[in-house]
Amino acid sequence: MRLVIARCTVDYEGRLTARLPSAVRLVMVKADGCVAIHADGGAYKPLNWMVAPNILVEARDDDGSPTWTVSNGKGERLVIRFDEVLSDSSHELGTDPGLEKDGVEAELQALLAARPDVIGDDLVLVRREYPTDIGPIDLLCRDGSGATVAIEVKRRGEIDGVEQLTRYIARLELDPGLRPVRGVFVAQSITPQAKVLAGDRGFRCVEIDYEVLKGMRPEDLRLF
Amino acid sequence: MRLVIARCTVDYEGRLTARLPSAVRLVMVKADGCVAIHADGGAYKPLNWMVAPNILVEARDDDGSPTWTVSNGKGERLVIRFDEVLSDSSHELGTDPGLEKDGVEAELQALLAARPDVIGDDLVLVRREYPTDIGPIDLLCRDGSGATVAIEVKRRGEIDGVEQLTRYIARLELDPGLRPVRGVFVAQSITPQAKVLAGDRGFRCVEIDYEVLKGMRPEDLRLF
DNA sequence: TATTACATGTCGACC
DNA sequence: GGTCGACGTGTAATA
Repeated sequence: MRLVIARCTVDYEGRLTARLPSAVRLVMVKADGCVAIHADGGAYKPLNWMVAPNILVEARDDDGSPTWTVSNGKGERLVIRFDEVLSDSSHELGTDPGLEKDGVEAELQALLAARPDVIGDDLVLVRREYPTDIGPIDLLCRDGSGATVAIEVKRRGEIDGVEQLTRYIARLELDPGLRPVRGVFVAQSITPQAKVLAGDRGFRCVEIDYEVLKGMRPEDLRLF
Repeated sequence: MRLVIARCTVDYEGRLTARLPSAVRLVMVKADGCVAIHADGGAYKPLNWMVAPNILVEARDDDGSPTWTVSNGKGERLVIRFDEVLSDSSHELGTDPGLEKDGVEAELQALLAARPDVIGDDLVLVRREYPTDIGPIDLLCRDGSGATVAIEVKRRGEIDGVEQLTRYIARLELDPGLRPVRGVFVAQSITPQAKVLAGDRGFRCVEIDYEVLKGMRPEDLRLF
């Protein structure tokens, strides 16, 4: 990883056209070739960047200033003109073992697929990721009466999720073999607005405690 | 801006739980207090981060290793344990003049406002950013028959945009002076799923070539 | 403060 | 390679 602290101007042309006036910034070049230009604030997002793969060409401007031109095969181009280099260092970092995550939506969905009864006593899973032509439904089940139940699972239940469930159900209702279709909106927590909207649409809301669900011993999990 | 190259382990607890095993990484602390941990690859996104405002506490572990605990008021906590510090430098960058952008959705909307006939021959602009109580509609027009036409403009047309248009039209239909309202979904490109949904809702889809639109000479632009 | 829509979103999964 | 949905999305504008 190469870290350059320098007064520089930057021009980007590609998905949009953007320009950075002369100022002191950090220019970061990673081992995979990606380039990022950071100001001293504004969270983790750089002011400008180029993702790998790309080609970095070092040259000198008319007046002798170093200039980097970074381009990729998709018509994007980043030009960095260095007015004054304050620091330039390189470091060998090696490959990173990577981030170990826990608690995302996928696991919540998997746990619920194994235990649909947590959502409703009489639910039996038909399949996960049931496909429709506007996208897959998280869980499709049948209840004790044989009615179809479409379930949207979110980590955080917000209005978007209710809209998504609405769209899916509208598509499913077109299939005589599935009609009628009930909707259930499941999340660790559901915002008041999402609850109101779900109520308007006739969907049941279920808030799930992820820790409790995860804590169930394997023998409690009904495999499918 | 402080830049630390170090072998470290990192734990994050907050919106999820995540852990980084010991490896050499860059730890960046910006003037506004935000912290980012970068590996030597993977575009501009750090492996872990904390956005400002937050509190950084430097301490020493049981075995003498420096440890940073970064926490904010929303129950998020990032713990960085330094096993070996290879480099530690600070730089004064000053405030950044900021990025000057061009070519985003706003310009597409402005160009179409000047040339609604590109969307439909007989369209006449009523106004841009026509207000409703759930937000402004990009373009409101009338067609040759005097019917209202609501137009949602996106750079990329996806399902969310169709939902947005649907909500706006539902509001407009409440106004007897506007009813009936037709919907048109305009974007540089529209995904197949968005086209299906727009079709279901009875909206017309129009894909626009931004470069062609921009290339029209000023005298071709009908000002409003 | 809370909600909404945008982003050079990025990223992964799947087709 | 394209499409689609999740993301610790972040971010700005707006009410």
